[in-house]
Amino acid sequence: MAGIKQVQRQTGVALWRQIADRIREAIGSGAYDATGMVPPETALATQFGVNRHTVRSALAALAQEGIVRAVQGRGTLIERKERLNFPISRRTRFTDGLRDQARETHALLLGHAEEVADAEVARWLRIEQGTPVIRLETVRDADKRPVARGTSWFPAARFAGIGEIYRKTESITKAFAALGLSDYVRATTEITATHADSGDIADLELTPGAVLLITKAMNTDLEGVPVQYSISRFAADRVQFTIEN
Amino acid sequence: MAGIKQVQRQTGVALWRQIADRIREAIGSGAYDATGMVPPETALATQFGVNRHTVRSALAALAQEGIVRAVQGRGTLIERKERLNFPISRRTRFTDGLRDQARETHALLLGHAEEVADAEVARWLRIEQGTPVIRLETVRDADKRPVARGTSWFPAARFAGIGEIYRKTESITKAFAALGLSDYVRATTEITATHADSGDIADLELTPGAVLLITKAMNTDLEGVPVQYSISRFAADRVQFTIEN
DNA sequence: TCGAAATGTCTATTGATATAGACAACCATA
DNA sequence: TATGGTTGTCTATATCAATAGACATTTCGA
Repeated sequence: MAGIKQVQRQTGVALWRQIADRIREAIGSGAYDATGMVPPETALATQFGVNRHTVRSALAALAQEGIVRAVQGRGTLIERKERLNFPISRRTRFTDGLRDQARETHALLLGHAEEVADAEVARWLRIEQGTPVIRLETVRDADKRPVARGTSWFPAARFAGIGEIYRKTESITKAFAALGLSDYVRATTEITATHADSGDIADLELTPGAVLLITKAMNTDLEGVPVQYSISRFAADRVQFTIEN
Repeated sequence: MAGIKQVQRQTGVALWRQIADRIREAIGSGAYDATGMVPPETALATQFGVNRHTVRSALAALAQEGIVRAVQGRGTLIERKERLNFPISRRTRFTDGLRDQARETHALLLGHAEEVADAEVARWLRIEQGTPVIRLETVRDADKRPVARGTSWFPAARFAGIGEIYRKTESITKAFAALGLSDYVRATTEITATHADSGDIADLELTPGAVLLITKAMNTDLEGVPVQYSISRFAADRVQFTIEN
């Protein structure tokens, strides 16, 4: 195994951060499930070809994230390993998708506002640019860990007051129902990935350089009329998407 | 605009790399299309709240990637901006999906081997662990830029010799056809994101810390029997996925 | 053709990153 | 309880990352 997971020097990404990212990933993939512990610092130092102090910096960062906990004399224990799965289909719903994966989920409404559609929002919602829309800013947690932050737009004429309803129900599905839309389907999803920006780092409790999965999604009613356009930013080390065709 | 795209200090990711990543992203999203140039170094330094020399390091990295070219006295010109779109559906095919987006695409076979299915491959292909399978290692280019590297597994009994056929045809669809499978469909796709490892950096011409989109996909024949399981690693700044439901 | 605006180059200094070695403290167990 | 294996702490040194300032060089338009 030695040397398989190489790290790169002089690239603007500190070795300790590269190593922390690789260990976090290895934990998530179950590579250390046999022992429930990370290999000893000296072994990791050999594996990555770095000094033990550099490995310690990486493990300190992971401890800060709550992923591992070092115990003097014993080793470094894995505290948490998780990667939530989000199925994407016509029936995509955030909370339903997490059922059986998290004991409790929460949706926090950071804010909502009425504004006019810019070119991008108008294109997705198939309305005229300048039409009033309601924008919701949300952060969603699973078991008290933030998983995604999102911005959603709704046609204002049809869904007046959706912001306050969402704040109480913590559910788009319930908010739609309260406003007379009993069912809706996912029409289109675009997926990209990028680095976390300062807002992501704050809202999702990430570290700079962290990887994000970004979805741009459009839901329609059963007649195919767009009812919601949303951009969601997921912490990539905590989630995966599944598409069943 | 000043200060919107913040950068973070003391996180193991050098400021110049964070800034390079943000500028690359801004170029890809068309933020500088009006001028075809990146803003002046002094303006960027103000925007990101760093010294001009730090911005210069970032631009030097982007110049190294061939994305920008600095011209003394004029400014820094954008040389290349691209983000290919991959539709994911039952009819997902790599090359077809790129039609009209790239003038020429190539599939390079890095190697192929016959081996026995491990637990993961067996689960996806719904075969017994230990059953012979053929593994293909590929890198796919669009307009001479590497876009994705992938590993695919096929049941060996059914698709003997698929490696050599793929090398000639550069197409899974054609290789299947040559072996008697005229049509197939995408059954399941899992999408995650992570940092590039050393193999990604080499094959996809990336820099450490770069972001990858990873798909694990399974194709079946029209009877629903798995014919291919593949793991593909895409350079995230060059692609996006679209799911139409 | 002058000057504003832009990139290019140089020196100097400070703090973060990484290596190296030594030893202390702690834990499990033979 | 002695020992091997592990994490914790300390000092020292070299290199990279970032800031600061000054000035040169090039381009383009007034």
